[in-house]
Amino acid sequence: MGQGVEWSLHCCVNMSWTPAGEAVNSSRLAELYQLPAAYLNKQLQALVRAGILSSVSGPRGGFQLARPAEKITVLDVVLAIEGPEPAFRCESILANTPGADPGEDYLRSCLVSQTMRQAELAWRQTLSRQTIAGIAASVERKFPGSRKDILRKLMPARY
Amino acid sequence: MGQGVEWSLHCCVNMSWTPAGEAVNSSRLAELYQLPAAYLNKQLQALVRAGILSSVSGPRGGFQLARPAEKITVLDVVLAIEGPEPAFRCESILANTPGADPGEDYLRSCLVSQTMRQAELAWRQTLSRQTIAGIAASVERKFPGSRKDILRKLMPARY
DNA sequence: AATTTTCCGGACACGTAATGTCTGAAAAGT
DNA sequence: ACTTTTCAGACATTACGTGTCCGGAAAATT
Repeated sequence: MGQGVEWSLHCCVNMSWTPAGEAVNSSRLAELYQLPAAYLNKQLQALVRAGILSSVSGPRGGFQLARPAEKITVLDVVLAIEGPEPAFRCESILANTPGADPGEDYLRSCLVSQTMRQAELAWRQTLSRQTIAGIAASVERKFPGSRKDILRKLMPARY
Repeated sequence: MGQGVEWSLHCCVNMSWTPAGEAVNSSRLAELYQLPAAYLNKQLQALVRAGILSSVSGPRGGFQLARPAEKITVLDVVLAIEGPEPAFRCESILANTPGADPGEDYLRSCLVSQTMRQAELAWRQTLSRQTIAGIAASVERKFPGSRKDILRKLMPARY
């Protein structure tokens, strides 16, 4: 799994604290954790294409959440970065056996494929039950003051 | 996730049908699904190092399960091929914030890391509940005769 | 209208890991 | 002891993730 997932999740949590209608530019987000700005920007573009973030160009521009943080699941972010394909891709090697039935749908009938798919489903369900807002609330409970701290670093003009 | 996982699982299921004490060589296993023989051999080596398979050299040599198929979980095979590290590796980017506490254990305290780890735990638990013997039994129930078919192709001298 | 700021998208370079191949070492049977 | 069979590790090759850079478009300020 690429590191863009970790970066994106932290950025989304931070943006859930910025006031609505105010965008934050990617350079500022990158400074927070000393990340390569250009590369982080690229990852955020993927979130825009997925409809998770919205971007505005020009001065005072940047990124912001496209919908309330309660409506953004962790799975949404992961799929936006990693793509929709499952980690285990069944190549249907059973179809290559010399005497195999070419009409069979081995993606469904293969028991190995079913087992791996079931596990991946459990993984996705766990991630789909956690939202950005939920993580943000836990952070505030565990580290009081971190929200104001982030806000001061992200928008020093207003705080 | 590498394809070696898919290959290994199918091979383990097939070897759960071979008589105990009889090894099957990797070339024969590769023929079954038209896989590159040398590369499959390499993956099986990893299973040997993990204690899942045992190998014997020389004529009439090959691979066989090192313990009963009921004692081999799907997770065992996956970890042997993919390694023990989780798919999501937390880089603890929180530690890179300018005013961060260097003594913090961000792998535990970071909520993002916790969320991803929890999902991966669900994934592993699902896989650890499925055994090679369980898959083999499902295959026999769903495709009667496939076991004898495999056996005929793997050890034509005996069947 | 010009300029500045910022996002956007693609092209390019780099490093690492997965994939695939090859040759040698070890073991068993003759 | 020799030959055959097979595993085992080293070696090449390819694909992908990572990171950089540049030109273009959009929007606000001057």
